[in-house]
Amino acid sequence: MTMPRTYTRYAREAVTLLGEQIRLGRKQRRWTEKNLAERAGISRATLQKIENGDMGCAVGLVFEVAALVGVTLFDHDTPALARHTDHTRDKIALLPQRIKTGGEAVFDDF
Amino acid sequence: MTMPRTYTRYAREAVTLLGEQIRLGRKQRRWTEKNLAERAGISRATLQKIENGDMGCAVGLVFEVAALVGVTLFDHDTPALARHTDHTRDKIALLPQRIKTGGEAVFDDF
DNA sequence: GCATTAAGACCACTTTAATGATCATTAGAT
DNA sequence: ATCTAATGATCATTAAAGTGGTCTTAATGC
Repeated sequence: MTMPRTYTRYAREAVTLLGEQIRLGRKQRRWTEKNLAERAGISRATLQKIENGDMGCAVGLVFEVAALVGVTLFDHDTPALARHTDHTRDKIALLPQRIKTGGEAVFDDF
Repeated sequence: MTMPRTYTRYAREAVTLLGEQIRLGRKQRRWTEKNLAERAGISRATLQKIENGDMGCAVGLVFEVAALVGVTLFDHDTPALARHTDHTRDKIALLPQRIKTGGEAVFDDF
């Protein structure tokens, strides 16, 4: 028996909500589980896990399915998304490439 | 050789952006990879995959790490999150429990 | 009411993620 | 200039996801 992973409440609730939103989106489109699973190229069993908020599902599959039913976490516009990514990278570039922890203790709540 | 999974551009870019945002959040807090990995209870190798936008990482781990560095996809407030989930379920409850596809073809782009 | 089949739940099998480790590189601090 | 350690990368092993299958239940359409 391996001690099961623990998650923060936020992480659990966020994944749960995402799953429910996917289920809602699917039903609004009148798609069956089988139907959506086929569109996404995954098995029905996996889709069920996703809709049930299983923490272990691959993030790529979850986002893929979400997008298919119109649930977008970020901007639905991909060019805008790419720009956002570039912008984030620009901000990272302004920070030191490596964090030098002087032993320990780092809080800097900017 | 097994034909690798394909993803929509949106899904790929969304996961990439999320990874970059996590990296930015970590650096803003001056946390090293090792440091954040320990806080999240995962290995450094897995954290690197997450920050690099690996599609195969467990959604639970990604959300967990994201939350730790202040990147929240949904409302950061967990009670509000729970209410949102309930609300989504309420909306689902208004729809038929099972979709009866009269053979095939369902589009209903409401 | 009756037939159909969507959806919930399992299971054995295959594939893949997650781990802990190691090694090379080099940014950043002294 | 030198030293330290953060980061990037790879690898064998272990744990777990994803799959296709089956069986059951019961909501919906007739």
